[in-house]
Order: sequence, then C-alpha cells, then structure tokens
Amino acid sequence: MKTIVAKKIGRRPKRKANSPDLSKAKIVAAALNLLDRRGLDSFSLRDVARALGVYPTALYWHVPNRNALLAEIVAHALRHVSPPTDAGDWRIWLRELFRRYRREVRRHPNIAPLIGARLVSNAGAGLELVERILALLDGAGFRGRSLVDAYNVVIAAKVGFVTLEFATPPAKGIDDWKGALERQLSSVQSSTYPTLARYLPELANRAFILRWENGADQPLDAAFESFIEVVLSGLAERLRKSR
Amino acid sequence: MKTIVAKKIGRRPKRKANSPDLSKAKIVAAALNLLDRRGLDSFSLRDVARALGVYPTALYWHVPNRNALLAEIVAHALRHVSPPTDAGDWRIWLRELFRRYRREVRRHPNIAPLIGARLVSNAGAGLELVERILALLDGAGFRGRSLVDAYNVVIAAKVGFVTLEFATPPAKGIDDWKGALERQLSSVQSSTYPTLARYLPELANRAFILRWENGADQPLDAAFESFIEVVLSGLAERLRKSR
DNA sequence: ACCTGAACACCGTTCAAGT
DNA sequence: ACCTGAACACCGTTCAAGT
Repeated sequence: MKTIVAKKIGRRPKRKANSPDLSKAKIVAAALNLLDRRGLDSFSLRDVARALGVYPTALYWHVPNRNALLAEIVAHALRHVSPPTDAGDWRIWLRELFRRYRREVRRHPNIAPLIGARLVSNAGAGLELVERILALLDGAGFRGRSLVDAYNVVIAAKVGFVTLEFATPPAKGIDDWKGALERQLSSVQSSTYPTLARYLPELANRAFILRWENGADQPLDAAFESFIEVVLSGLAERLRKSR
Repeated sequence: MKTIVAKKIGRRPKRKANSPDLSKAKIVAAALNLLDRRGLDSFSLRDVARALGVYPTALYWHVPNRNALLAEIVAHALRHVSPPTDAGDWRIWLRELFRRYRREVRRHPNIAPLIGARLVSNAGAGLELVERILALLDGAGFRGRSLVDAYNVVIAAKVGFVTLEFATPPAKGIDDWKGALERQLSSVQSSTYPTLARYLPELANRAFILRWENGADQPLDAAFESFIEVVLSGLAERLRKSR
C-alpha cells in the first residue's frame, strides 16, 4: 500500500538505478558512432541495440523504423551547419555556407550516401536554413521563377559535390575492386587515351571516376574551391542577365 | 541410346531444351528490371534468382557479389551516355553531355542512389568518356591543375544534380513521412519564415528539401537547365581568368 | 562448366508479455 | 511507459554435391 502511494506521490521512479534509461538522443548518438566506425553497409539496428546493452526491439519504442533513425542521424550530424551571420555580399555568405557544410560532412563521411541520394533526410535540418537562403537570394535580386531556380541550384551545388566526394567505397571485395581499377589505370595507353595518359599522375586517386579512395582519405580541396567559384560566378552572371 | 549419341556428337547440348541458360547479361537485365520496378530498398539477389527461375546461389557463378552486380547494373543502364559527336564550342558539347546523362538516368531513376553515393560504379562506363572530357577541356584552354579542377567540376556537376533530383523516397513508412513534411510546410508562418511563406506555392514539391516526390514524378527541368548554365558560364569565367 | 541444395550467420519488424 | 523475449519472414554468402 505504502509503496503504491509513494509511487503515485513521489518523483519519477527512475526504474532501476543502473538501468539503460533509453532515449532517442542516446540511440541516435550510439547509432552515429557506429556509422562513423563501420560504415552504412554494415550498419544494423541490432548492433545499435547491442552497443546500448538492450534488446533490438527496445529501439522501436523510441524510433519508428530504420529509415527514420537514419534521418535522425543525419539531422544530428549536421546540426551545426546553421548559417553563418550575415556578411555584406551574398557570394561571401554562400561561400561560407558551402565550406561549413562540407566541413561538417567531413566529420562524419559515412553519412554521405544518406544526404544526397535519399529523400528521407530532407527537412531534418529544419526550415531555418531554407529561409535564410531564400531571403539571401531575394536580397541579391533573384525574383519569381529565377529565385526558385537559383535556390535549387544552390542546394544541388551544396549537397552534390560533397555527396560525390565522400561516396562510400564498396564494403565487400574492396581489394578486388581496387586492384581492377588500378590495373585499368596502369594499362592506359597514350595511343588510345592521349590526354588521360598525359595527366594520369595528377588524376589518379585525385579525380572522380579515377580514384579508389574517397574524400575521407583523399580530400578534393582544390576541386571543391573551384566548384564553389564556378557556381558563384555563374549565379552572378545569371543575375546580371535577368535584369 | 540414340539420344545419348546425339548428345555426344551433335553441337553444344544446350543442357535442357528450356533450361535457364544463365549468363551475366541475363542476370544484369533481370536485376535492372527488378530495380526499376521495386527500388533499391527492396532489391535482393534472391528475387533476381526467382525472376530467372534459378537457385539464389546460381548467380555466384556469374557475378562475384551483390555490390559487383549493382555496379554492372549501373554500367548497363548508362551504356548509351557515350559522348555526342564533336560540336564547335566546348560549352555546347558539355551542355549536350549533361542533358544526355540526365535523360538516361531518368529512364532508370532507381539507380540514382548508386551513381553519386557509391564509389563502386566508378569506372563502369569505361574511360572513353573521361578521355573525351579531358580532351575537350584541354582544347578549351584548361591546363595543368586548372584542367584537373575543371574535370572534377564537370563530373560533380554532371552527377551531383541528377543524384539529388532522383534521390529515392523512403520505402518504409512513406505515408507518415509525407504527412509530416506536408504538415511542416502547411504550418509555415510568414512571421517566422517570410520569404519561404511567400514563395511556398512555387516551392512545395518543386524544390529540394521541400518536396515529397523525386524527379521521377516531379522533374526539375527548369532548375536543371539553370544549373547547367550556371556551371558553364562559371567555367568560362574561370577560363578567362586563368589566361 | 554450371547449377542444385543445404546450411550459416545474419537482418528489420511485429506482437505478446512482463514490470 | 518502457523494455523483454519469442517469433516471422526474410537476407547475402559459403561450400559440398550433383551433372
């Protein structure tokens, strides 16, 4: 009797002293940690549960399913991409946004296959950033359909390059795959592929399609900066023409 | 008796009359067909085997593993992206390349998560296209590090936008996910997100992050064309500066 | 050479049961 | 409310065996 009363009146019981005390935040943190270490191909809910010392099915109280958890992981990993404070020129602001985004993804490269190629992680970051980009482009002078297009160009540029740069290597049979690629490259003849043969030293493992490591091991810094400048000056050109 | 002799002497026995007669080409074709209809999330080797009327393990004689098969699928789906014949200006050629690439991906939208986000499909298309792009950029005037950067910019642009545009919606719980997104958008207040609220009709389901269908149902034609022009004029600008 | 067939070590998810 | 525990319907892959 007393205990029942105490339960009803006292503060929250805390279950047991050293109970796992699961929560969505803990699950997401453990899952991101696992994803960082093992990659998406070997990521499983059962491993997450194991890491938390809990039954696999316990996760389902806090998370609806695997895809939803993956979306939460992405949102959590990118929570600090929040836009920088206003700078004068819109180009400076966008440049900073692109760099910050890449910097955050680089901290958790294994989320790359989840950001560009899956719609699930869409609005995870909230609409704050969307509003800021729209306001910025509006302020720069984009209007109507031009603004919609410019917005899509910005997002595609922001996410596209980074998704490619950190694309995950195959988990299974990586050695065979690497070997095949290296053999393919080393057998390049200047008679059949003259330009490729000439530039091969600068291109091998440092250019898309011709690499066997991703941005986690071989960051494409120079290419990324070029990409930013191309997009920014291209946008500026479009703005000039639209008036 | 007769049959046995005929078997030994006659041309290749064909095993049985209506035998599956498996081959890598047949497997890839069946697999792509399945991928087109069901999506990557529900794609399985066992289903491929079922479609071919064969034991799952039979596939392993022709294909080393699942990832390798996925790479073959992508290569097969994009086999017609071969570069168009030479045009005068490098910009015209690249514009045509971008459009052709998107057109082919659009025929098999479910390969999108395999192209940008997985290194496995790297050199599947062969080095022919790489050589042509390099030669084109060299001819346009890019040299040394500028050429390497320009090449990476071109590939990132070519693959990036399309990967995003055809990013796959979540297979599980799609209704919940859609509902949540639509509710989030319909609750946008002009007091908190003024620009977003103003442009919401043009943006909803027609802009990255704010859509619940991908390019297969809602193609972003205008945005794609803008993206191309931004990249091309940006590259031209860089070329001007580099001399 | 090419496929069958059994087996292994996994999955995500549902649902009843406990506390 | 939150977790255990059993169970279901799957996976990819290895390996021996058949023909």
